[in-house]
Amino acid sequence: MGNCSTIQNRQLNDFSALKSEAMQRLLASSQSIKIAKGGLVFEELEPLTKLYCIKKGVCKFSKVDANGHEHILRFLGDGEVMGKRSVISNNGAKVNAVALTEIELCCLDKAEIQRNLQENTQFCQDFLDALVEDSNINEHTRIKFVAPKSFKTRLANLLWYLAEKFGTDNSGKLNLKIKRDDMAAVLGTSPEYIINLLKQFKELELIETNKRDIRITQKLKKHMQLAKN
Amino acid sequence: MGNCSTIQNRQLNDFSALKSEAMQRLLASSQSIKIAKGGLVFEELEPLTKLYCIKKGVCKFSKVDANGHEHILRFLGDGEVMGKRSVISNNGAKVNAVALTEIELCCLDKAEIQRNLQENTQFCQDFLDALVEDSNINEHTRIKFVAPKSFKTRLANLLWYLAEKFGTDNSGKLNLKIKRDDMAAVLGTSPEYIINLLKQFKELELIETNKRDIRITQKLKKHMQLAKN
DNA sequence: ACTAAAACATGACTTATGTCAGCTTTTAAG
DNA sequence: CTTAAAAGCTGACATAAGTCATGTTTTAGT
Repeated sequence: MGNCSTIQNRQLNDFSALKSEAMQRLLASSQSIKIAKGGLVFEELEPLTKLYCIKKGVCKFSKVDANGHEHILRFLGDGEVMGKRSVISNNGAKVNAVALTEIELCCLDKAEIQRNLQENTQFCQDFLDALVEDSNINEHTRIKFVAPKSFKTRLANLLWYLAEKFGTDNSGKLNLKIKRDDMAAVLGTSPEYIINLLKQFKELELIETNKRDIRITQKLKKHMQLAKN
Repeated sequence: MGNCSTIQNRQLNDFSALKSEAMQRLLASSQSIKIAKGGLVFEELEPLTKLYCIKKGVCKFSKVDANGHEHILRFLGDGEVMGKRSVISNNGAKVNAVALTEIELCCLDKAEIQRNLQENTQFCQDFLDALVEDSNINEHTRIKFVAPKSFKTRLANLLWYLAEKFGTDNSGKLNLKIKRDDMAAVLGTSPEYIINLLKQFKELELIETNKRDIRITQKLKKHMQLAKN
């Protein structure tokens, strides 16, 4: 990938989702905690007392359907904020939040955020912006990862997205190491079929693999633009 | 359906999504317009200057994917508000909004809403609540209508949802007459396959049909609870 | 470095869903 | 009431995707 540095930097602006002065002040005075790879930040229905800002690392939001299958709704990286809905509505969490890498989190007190929301119109505005952005992201992931009929298209979209969001090294190797099960839980299929598709991609030279690393090529992008299903 | 009246009334509380005093005042002083069945309220990317409140009728939000297929993201009924994101972010519409019945709309001036947002914290709070509710709805429709692997499950979920949201008459007949193409665009399949599934449902006595009306039975609900895929 | 557990991979077989072409019924405009 | 256009329906056929059982590689803990 030629311009991988540009792509990588896209996520590096701190706490882009909620960047008001008040938010920065709260963040500055907050302590951060670490959660190990695979750890649970919060789970669906759990009452939340904090707003969580990712200082470093990657999380997934997921829900479990009636058959017990996990569905990953979105990925979150540096600067993104988890638990916004619970701050506003006082309901329990609507999703499971799980660490995909070791993560460092700022935990902001929910009551304090609510106080700021009531007193500070600009803070409110920033929260509104953040919710709108969430809504855009959710629609985007839905259209790219679950709407297309062909799983080849879905997988190509996912790989490209992971490269854009979490970056690659010079050779095009994805920075985020993602399990086949997680890919399957994004696209709505089985890990076996993901493996089958990755093999096909390899044969078409759209990707290269080394152990569990995936390297994406420019050919993948071209293929995506041409694919009609 | 035994308790269809309860179900029907669920949507009848006026403008439930944004019910602050200020909003009610704006609505009271606004004029309403009518759009014919099938008419376009706004389309994706279109710059919006209004916030639209549905006084009466049903709309759909949809997006078109890279292959030109329509995907219906959600349905909107009495009291629901369209165009919120454009008021907050000043970007063009993110979805197509189309009338599924004749509709009556209140059109509120975007600039005036923005003024209220800046001056009135309670108004802001109501907007925040509305955005959170949208987010919940979007996740719900995703999990119910596109996440399940089996299209039988998806269709059963959709039929039950339409009965709950838009009601039925005494016999269980859906109030909202929906085209096979639209069902297909919700679930992500073809109208032919929808017809095939409806036929199977009829044979299983989960639904009855009369011309283009669909009548759902209690057996459908039981079937949904038992279905494991 | 060793070992158990987790993740990955393979292939055979089944089936749900996609697609197409043609036909029938219903709707809505005049 | 008539008629064209839209919506619905059918069935044959192709194939993408699901499933299962089994084996291999990699990871992580000691």
